[in-house]
Amino acid sequence: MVNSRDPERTRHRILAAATEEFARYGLGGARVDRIARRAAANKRMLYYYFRDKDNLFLAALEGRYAHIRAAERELDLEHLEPRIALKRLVEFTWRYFLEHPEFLTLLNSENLHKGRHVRRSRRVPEMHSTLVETLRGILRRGERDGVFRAGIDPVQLYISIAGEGYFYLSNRYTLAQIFKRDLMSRSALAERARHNTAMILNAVRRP
Amino acid sequence: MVNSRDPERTRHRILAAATEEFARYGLGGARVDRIARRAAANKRMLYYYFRDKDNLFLAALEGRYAHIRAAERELDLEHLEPRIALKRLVEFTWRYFLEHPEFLTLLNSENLHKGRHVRRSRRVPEMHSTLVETLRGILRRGERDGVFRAGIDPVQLYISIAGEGYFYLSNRYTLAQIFKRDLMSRSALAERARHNTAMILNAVRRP
Amino acid sequence: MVNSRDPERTRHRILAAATEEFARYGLGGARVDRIARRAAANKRMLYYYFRDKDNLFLAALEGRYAHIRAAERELDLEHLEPRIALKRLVEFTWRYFLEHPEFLTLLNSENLHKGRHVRRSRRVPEMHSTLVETLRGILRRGERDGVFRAGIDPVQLYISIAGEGYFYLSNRYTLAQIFKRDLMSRSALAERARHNTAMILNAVRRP
Amino acid sequence: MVNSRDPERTRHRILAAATEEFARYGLGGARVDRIARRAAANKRMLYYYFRDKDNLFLAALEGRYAHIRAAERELDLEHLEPRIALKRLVEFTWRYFLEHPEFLTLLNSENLHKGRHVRRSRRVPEMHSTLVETLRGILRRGERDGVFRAGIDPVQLYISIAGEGYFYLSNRYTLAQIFKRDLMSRSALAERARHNTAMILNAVRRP
DNA sequence: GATGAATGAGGGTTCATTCAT
DNA sequence: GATGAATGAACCCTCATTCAT
Repeated sequence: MVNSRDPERTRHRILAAATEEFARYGLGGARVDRIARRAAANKRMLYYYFRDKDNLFLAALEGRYAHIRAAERELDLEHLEPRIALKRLVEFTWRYFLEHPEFLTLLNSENLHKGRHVRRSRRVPEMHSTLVETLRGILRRGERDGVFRAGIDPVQLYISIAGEGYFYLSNRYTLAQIFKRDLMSRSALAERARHNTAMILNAVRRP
Repeated sequence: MVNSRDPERTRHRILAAATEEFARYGLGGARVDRIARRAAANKRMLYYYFRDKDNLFLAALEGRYAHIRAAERELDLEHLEPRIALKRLVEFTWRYFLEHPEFLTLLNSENLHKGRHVRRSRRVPEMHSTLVETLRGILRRGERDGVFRAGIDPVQLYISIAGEGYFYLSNRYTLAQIFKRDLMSRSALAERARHNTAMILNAVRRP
Repeated sequence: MVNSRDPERTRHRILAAATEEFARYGLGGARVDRIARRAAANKRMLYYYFRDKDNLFLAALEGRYAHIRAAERELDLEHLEPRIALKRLVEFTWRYFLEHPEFLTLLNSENLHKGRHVRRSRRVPEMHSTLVETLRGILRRGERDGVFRAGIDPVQLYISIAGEGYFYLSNRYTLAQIFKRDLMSRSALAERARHNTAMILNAVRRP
Repeated sequence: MVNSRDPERTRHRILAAATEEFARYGLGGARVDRIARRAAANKRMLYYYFRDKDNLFLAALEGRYAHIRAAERELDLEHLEPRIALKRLVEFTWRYFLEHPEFLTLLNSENLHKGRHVRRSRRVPEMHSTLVETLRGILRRGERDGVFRAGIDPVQLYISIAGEGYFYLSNRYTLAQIFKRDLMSRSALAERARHNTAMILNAVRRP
């Protein structure tokens, strides 16, 4: 066995395998057997470390939330000029969603299940207070500097920023089919990145 | 049985029950037994009319696509002033998504499965040619009138319009939890509607 | 419909389709739907003409028994020199089995079911009295002429004659695999025909 | 459950029950539920040990092939006088088929399915090389001794030997009906045994 | 004679989970 | 901490047959 009594590593391998499996097949479609096999672990160990499939799903989801928020904090948006900061957040969000498609499918799954896992999580809300405050700060500074229009709610804005990329990427299979267009080519992705940034920056601009 | 030899009605009842079931539980989580029970039909009939679960799912998806596109065409956008037309499309899209949450979950399911059903559909692409052309016409007229900026791709814009509402509504459970805010109260919904319209209209406005 | 109120033809098409289906898949594996489809008939008609699947199977079996016995009678064995007559029967039996593989699988199916259909048939035993008497006559004449050894039972001999070809052809898939040899090439079939004839004629020859 | 954590025994019980079920009802007619019940095992275990019904069928078939070939090798034919050896093989084959009717029905089933299981088997062809070589040796020695005629192919001869018993036993239900004779009485079986031996030995005898 | 629609029992298979070691 | 063996409920789907017209 790969698995020579290193509990920390075993746990980690299981979580990584589970994240990939849940991302690929959703919560309902994920198979406990496949997770165990990919983790090179005994199936019993999933239950030992994570109690049951639902709890394992929550762990995977928390792990990905923690990851995106940590990456976001590294942007250091507080110290940038407001328009630059906003541009940076838009670009980061797009890029993160593009490079971490598993995050999108995990969120879809969780919402299909009406958020019943995340509702039990203490960690997840904690992670998000800074995000809102940071964005609020950017908006306030931009408004004060006269570059952003007034009255924009940071939560609403964040949802718009995320929505721009989310819908494009999460629904890329149906969109490609209904619009008969390759959305994932290098040039299509570059164009969408430009479009997203233009949309958001124009939308908040002071008239 | 309720089922008094009216094939048209039987088929319709099955499709309606299936749409609801798929919307609620996703493709994988949907149960053929439940669909049959809700349709007050024999389980065998699902296979008689729709061959298998996948094909039933496709039929449900096609049905909802047809529905939104038909409603959209009734907006009569071609004959309106460009900004009015765009505003109307944004408001319609938001309202449709809000009133037809099943459409969102159907799309999520289909994309989780990499669009493998819609790819086999001839009907779905056909439904969407007019949408793009209509939006292209609005943009062209707005540009000519000097109210919209130039160079906006109607497909990209449509994805942004839909994305605004989609992400908010589809991910409302996780968003409510991470932002600790009720997103579905009457006032929250009204605010989001205003926000969406403001975002899109500002974003396309000529500077 | 192909099927314009010619009951005789409808019945015949169903029986032909059933014979093929039973031959290909066995009784248990045969599908009533496929039979109806291939017969270009409504499924209900199978039941109208043949009462149920078992009875349809019996009809198919009786049909094939009638066919081989009729062909056999045309050999006109009574008026031939004994060795010639026997040779002719051996060759005919081989050729018939080769050209009518459906007969072999029908028999296999019936025997898997312990002959429960044929047991109810009056027609089948009737067809076979002449066969035994003909063969008995040949043996008697051959014995009298001093070319066949004495004491051969025509029933036992017929079983040997049929067995030579039956096992080779009915089990050709497993035999080909265990002996790693193509049993169905033109040359292999020709060789088996010679072998069969040689075996039987040598076996009955007066020492 | 009887099933006290002895995997070897569990596997064996399943295989034994499956062999009987497949023999009695054929592959298509066999029921996984009945196999599990007779094996006093959970239905899930069949899939745990044998992956699916087809694979279980192959395992049963391989098991029976191994059994007959092992019994055959115990005849020690290489060291016997050619006519004695041949007689012994004929008698053994008859007796084996008589005492192991399940082998015949397994073969019938496999051939109904065009040998699609055995084709995937490595073990089965391996088991059969010695059989052919042994029979070839017997024929060669008999020819050299002047008791057998020349030019007999061991594969063809084996098929004849097996065919003698196979057709009689496998088709006993239809044969009993068409010839109106009890083929399974003690005396009938004894007579057939004599007939088989006489047929084969006379057929190969040097004229 | 002929049709499409409907039925209920059960088909093989897969599931998350737990037991004994 | 770790393992392979075992469980029973439920999954999607298919079957031969019959009903109403």
